[in-house]
Order: sequence, then C-alpha cells, then structure tokens
Amino acid sequence: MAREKKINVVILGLLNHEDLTGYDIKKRIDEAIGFFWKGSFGNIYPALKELEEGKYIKSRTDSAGNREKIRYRITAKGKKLLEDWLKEEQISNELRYETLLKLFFAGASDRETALRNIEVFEGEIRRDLGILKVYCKSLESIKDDGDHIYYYLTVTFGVDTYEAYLKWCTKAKKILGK
Amino acid sequence: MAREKKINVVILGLLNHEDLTGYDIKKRIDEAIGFFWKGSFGNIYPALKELEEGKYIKSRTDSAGNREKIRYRITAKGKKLLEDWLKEEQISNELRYETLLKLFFAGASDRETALRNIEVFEGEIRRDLGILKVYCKSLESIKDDGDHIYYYLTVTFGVDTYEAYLKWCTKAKKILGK
DNA sequence: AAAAGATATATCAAAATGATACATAAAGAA
DNA sequence: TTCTTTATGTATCATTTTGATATATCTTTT
Repeated sequence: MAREKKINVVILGLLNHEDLTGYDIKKRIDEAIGFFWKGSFGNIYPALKELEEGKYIKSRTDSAGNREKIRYRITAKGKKLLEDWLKEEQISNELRYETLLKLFFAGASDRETALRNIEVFEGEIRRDLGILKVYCKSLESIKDDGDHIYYYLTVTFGVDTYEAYLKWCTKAKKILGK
Repeated sequence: MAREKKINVVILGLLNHEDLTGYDIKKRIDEAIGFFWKGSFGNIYPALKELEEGKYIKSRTDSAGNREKIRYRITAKGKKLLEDWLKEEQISNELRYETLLKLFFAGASDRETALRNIEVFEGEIRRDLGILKVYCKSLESIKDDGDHIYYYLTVTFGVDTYEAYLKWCTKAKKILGK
C-alpha cells in the first residue's frame, strides 16, 4: 500500500468522530491536536477534494442563506484506510525545536542571548502547560467514557513532557550561570 | 529584515564552527542535531548556492584527483546574519508525533493496536535514549571548554525529555490495562 | 581483483507551510 | 441604527521541506 499523506489520515480521523467542513477541520486540528500536529488550509482543501475523488469521504453542500458550506462524512472505504494506517507499525516522530537550534549555535553570540532564548521558551511552555492542565482536569472525570481515554492520554503526554521542559529550563539557566 | 529560511541559519551555524562541504553538512545535521532537526540534500545544496550568491559564505573548490569537492567558509556577513537570527526572540517549536496522532484516533481500531503503537514508540525512544546518554557522558568532562556547554545542554534536553516519554509510556500502558 | 560501503554533488516530485484573497454572518460598540 | 470588529467559510499560491533517486569517485573489506 502506498504511503498515505499525513493530512489525509488526520482528516479521516477527525471525520470518524463527526461530520465537518474544511474550516471545522482546521479548527479541530488547532484546538485538539495543535500542540503536537499542524494543518493549514493550503493542504486541507486540496486533500478533501482528493479524498472525495478516491471515495474515502462524501460531501454534502449545505446552502443555508447565501453562504455555501461543504460538510464531509467519512465512508466505509475511508474507515478502512484509517484503520489500516493505525495498524501500520512504522511511525515518524519529529521535533523541530528552534530553541534547541539557537542554543546549539549560541557560541556565535553571548551567554545573555542564550539565556534570553531559554527564557522565551520557558515562558511559552509555561503558558501552554496551563492550557493543557485545564484540558487534563476536565477530561479526568470523563476519561472512562468511550474514546475520551485516548484524548486524555495525549493530553497527559503534553503535560508530562512540558513539565520536563520546565525542569530542564531551570537546570539550563543554572548551568549558564543565572 | 526578511524571515530567514531555516536551512540557511543551520548551515551558517555549522559553518561557524568549521569549513564544510554540502555532504559534511548533511552528516553534521544527522549526527549532532538529528534528534531535534532535519536537513536533506534537496534543500542543502540549493541553499548553499543561494548563500554564496548573497555573500554569506564563500566556496573553495578542491580538485584532488578526479573528484570535485566544494568546501564552504562563512564570511563576516554570514556571521552577522547568524547573530541577528540568534537575537530574534521569535521562535517556532514544533512536535510532529505520529505516535500521538495514532493514539488520538485509536478509537477507530482496538486497544491492542493502541498498545502496540505505544510499545513501538517506547522501543524507539529507549534505543535513542541509549545513544543520547553516551553523548551526554562524553560531554560531561569537557562541557566547560568553549562552546561545548551548548552542545551539552541540547543533549541533556534530549535525555530529560526522552526519560519523560518513557515514564509516560509506562503510565499509558497501565491506563490502557496492561 | 571484485564487491560493498562511504563520500560527494545534484535534481525532482510530492507534501507542508504560511500568507493572502475574498465573501458572508454574527456580535458588539458608537 | 450604523459602523466596526471578529468569526466563519472556501480557495489559491509562492516558498520551503521532504524523501527519493541518479551519478560518479574513493576507500575498505573480502
């Protein structure tokens, strides 16, 4: 089987929960999986067309008022593709941390710059961790219903790793002498 | 100032340490910063040409034997660009974890599949953590010389976060009933 | 001497990114 | 009421990155 483009399986995964428009899909990606995955209109809309051509999803145009709205639903063929991808053991996990890049090359500048970059990172992580903890708390009570358990686990991944980041920040600042 | 393409600053950062060929650059990226950054010939070679056109680097062709070898050196202008980038506070840090994606969508399949995906992830992380720890140990004794401190800090980031990943794996497997 | 693996440059199709354009609908302020 | 801002919605495009492949030489192993 050909290696499926990632945006395709992301779309299928989201449509497997509920019917959505392209715009909804973008929002779901940003809100629910935004801390570990991204999507843009630039690949969502073309992918939706492709997936419909391949009969993995089906569209329904909803013209309430003057506004055209295209809502998509996953087909049996689409569910099959999603399940096949889930069962593939090959995974690609990637970090792209500009903070680490800057730290690695920090010798080209001074310690103050290196420290400031760590502090900027720390600030962002602290803020995002706050948001993740709120999600985590609200999921704790419902995590045993249906598929919430999986959502809960991804959020705890975020919380645990972000806490590790913060600990590292403290250590790194100390080592750099602050 | 225009937002600089990331591969450009990666190349400048590496050339700031020593003169390198395109092939060397690819190797350095894979070895030294591979766990948090990637590069490919497909963007390294065109970027080298562009950077030379902009006078950020200078090439020296070394034709020992029949083999042509193009070695690059950073210029003062290139150093300036590198420093400017280091001082920009805007950073973009990204995770792209297929493992989390599969976990988030695991409801479309069964718990065994979800567990297997976590185990695959765990295996990879355990292997990579072993490598990182070796690097970490060898850097510990020289971390106070020159710029090694920054290399050491990036490696400890890897070690700390990978250890957090492993702890999360244990917890996640337990929650999923194993 | 042959085979295999590392070195080296280069290109290309496919995919992702980030920005923008355009238009309607809804909410809030003046 | 009217004006303005924000959210919804589809769509495209240039730039960048990815991943694979092509081609050739040099080095090490068998």
